[in-house]
Amino acid sequence: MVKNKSAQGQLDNSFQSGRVVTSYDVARKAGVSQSAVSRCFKPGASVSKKMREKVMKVATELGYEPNAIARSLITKRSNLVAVIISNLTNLYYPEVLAQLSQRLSDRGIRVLLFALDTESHADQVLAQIWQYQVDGVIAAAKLTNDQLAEFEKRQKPLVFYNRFYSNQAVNAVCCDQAEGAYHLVKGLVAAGHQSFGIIGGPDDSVVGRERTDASAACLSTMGTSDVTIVDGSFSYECGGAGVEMIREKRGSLPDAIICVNDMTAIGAIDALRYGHGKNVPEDVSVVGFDGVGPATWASFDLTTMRQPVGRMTEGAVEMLMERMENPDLPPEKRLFAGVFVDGTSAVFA
Amino acid sequence: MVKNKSAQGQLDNSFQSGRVVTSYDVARKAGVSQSAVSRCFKPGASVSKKMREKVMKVATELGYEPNAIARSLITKRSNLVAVIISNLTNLYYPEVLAQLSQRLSDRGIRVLLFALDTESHADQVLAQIWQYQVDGVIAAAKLTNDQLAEFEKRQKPLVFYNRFYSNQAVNAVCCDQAEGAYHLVKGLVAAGHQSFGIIGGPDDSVVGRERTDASAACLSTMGTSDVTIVDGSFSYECGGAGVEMIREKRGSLPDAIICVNDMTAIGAIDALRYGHGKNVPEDVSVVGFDGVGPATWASFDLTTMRQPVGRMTEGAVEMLMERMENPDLPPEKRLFAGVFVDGTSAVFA
DNA sequence: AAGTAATTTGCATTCGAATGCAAAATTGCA
DNA sequence: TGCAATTTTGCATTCGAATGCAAATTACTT
Repeated sequence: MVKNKSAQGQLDNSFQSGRVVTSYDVARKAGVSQSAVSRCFKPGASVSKKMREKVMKVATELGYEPNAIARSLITKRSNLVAVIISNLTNLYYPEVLAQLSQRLSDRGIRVLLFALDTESHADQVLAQIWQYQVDGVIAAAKLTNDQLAEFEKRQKPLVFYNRFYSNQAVNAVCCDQAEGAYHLVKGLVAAGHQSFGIIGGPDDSVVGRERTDASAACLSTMGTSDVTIVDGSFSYECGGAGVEMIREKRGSLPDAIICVNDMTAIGAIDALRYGHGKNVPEDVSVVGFDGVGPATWASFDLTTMRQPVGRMTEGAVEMLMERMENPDLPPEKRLFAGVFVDGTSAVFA
Repeated sequence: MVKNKSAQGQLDNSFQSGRVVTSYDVARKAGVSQSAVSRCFKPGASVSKKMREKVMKVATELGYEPNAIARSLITKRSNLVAVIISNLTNLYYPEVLAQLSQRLSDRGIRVLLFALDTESHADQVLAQIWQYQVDGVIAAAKLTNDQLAEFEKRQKPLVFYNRFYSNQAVNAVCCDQAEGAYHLVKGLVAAGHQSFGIIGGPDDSVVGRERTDASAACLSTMGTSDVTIVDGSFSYECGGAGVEMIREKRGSLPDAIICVNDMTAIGAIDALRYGHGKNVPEDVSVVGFDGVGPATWASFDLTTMRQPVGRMTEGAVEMLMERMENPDLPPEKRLFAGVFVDGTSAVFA
């Protein structure tokens, strides 16, 4: 009985479930003004020790948490950053997302996630982004020029992740695709490979095209003309399909196959081994790009260029935060060299 | 010159970059009241066709998008759902996240992502969640009883993904771990395997323990006593380590190894093949759980129980949305049977 | 055309926290 | 103790959209 009563006593006003506790509730119960409560939750604000203790005690009792929505409305800072990621099923991106999320969260920023199913469809997503008043955007997806212009007009900081717009003044962190491609190609050629296949990305992928083009250009520079190029889709399946297409186009399999990313390379290796009865790397060398987790698995032990994801995500977050503080900073592109991973899926010199 | 001037003319007021366009700006320029503008953006509101056209025209001109923050403040609906995911590096979760994001977004809900590095640390995350006034939470992470109580008190709808609290009245979608384990074990035993290894999850994982316990229980029921159990961490690495630990503990390798998830199974297969020189499944059968993408790769072709991720994510979203509309719905648990994937990593009957 | 019913519009207020400014309380100093 | 300097507190307003209610407009009826 007594217990019940005291329990009810606690429930008096703002404790009833469902009703959200506001700064006014805390203020009333603590016998102070709402502004005082507000100040107690602002670091460095002018509040006496006594006041802070009194307010914090009541706040804890009532389970008060400042309403970030109301705060954003007046401060014009949502502490939200939108992260646009185009295909999470590519094994490379979960890692990127996890790291971005971690680093932003360490800085007191929350992540509003937009997972696109394709590279396009960004328009509805952008409308959402404007509505939610995010403080900035990190995009691992392609945007049109019109969309870029919107960012400009709204002064929203934007940092691209691995989308390099060479002709636009935008912020970006990228892995140096061309340099990586050159490194791989040179090593393959030096090891004596004479004929090459390249399995590229889909039409609309910038990263894919850069890697493919750079590889082809390097091969051409080095005087290799036996090069067969086919399109892919960054997926495991397209690795096998690519191998088949190359074989058809060329008549037989080449000495080495350069894949636009690790997933494709793994698919190619499996197809070569289990579909065509070839040994990798004895019969055919295979190299990839990215350095995803499965690339290091014993079954594949892929020769690849690993992207320094840690430094890239750190760079992206840092650049974005800087521009959230100071929107007038000039656009900047940070280009990170890939890290060569000397696997055993290719004969390499 | 003329061009310049007209361009400037357009910039007159609210078009200057940085300044955000509000409903008042639209109202003023269209010569109507702010409430009219608001109503034009609310489907089904009482607005004449003429008004709607006039307002929409100006809104488009100015690039107006309603401020979701301000809207949430008054409607008490943020249209935000928090998704808590514990380890994105487990290949299973990116798929889950992508689907949840997709399905929520189809229903006009935005995802606030919280990627935990470990199963714990949820406390700061929860504080953030309260502050952002999310309408609901989907958690693929463990919560303490205190944390559950907080949800109760605040009347926030919560749906667990693959965390089954058998003794708590919470909402959850789960894959039936026990049933899956039984299916796998029965098939292995029927195929004549006599000795078993089990590589489990980490201590604090409910899913891991359920799968391990169910497997062990089933083996025991079927009269098999040669069972060696070791702990793991859901990772590729722990697959290899687990194999080694089992060999040490038991003296030699068993006929079959049951892994708590596919990543572990793949690690085990690679270790058996490339570390111990064994053939899979001829020498040792290996089975997994989850049905992640790499499980189907030719190198592994894993025998596993695939979780019906599509139906599970759909179920989670549906349950959550229902409870956002009607918080008084009683707690519900939906248990989905796994789908047996008849791979070639195990001799199975 | 006049009067009523139905629809559309605007006014004024609300949501919850932050903040400039002035009032109040505290401190320091003589 | 008294008065100025400083700190702390409260008042009132603001952010931007939504909404109940009343006023204004339109449509409909006879």
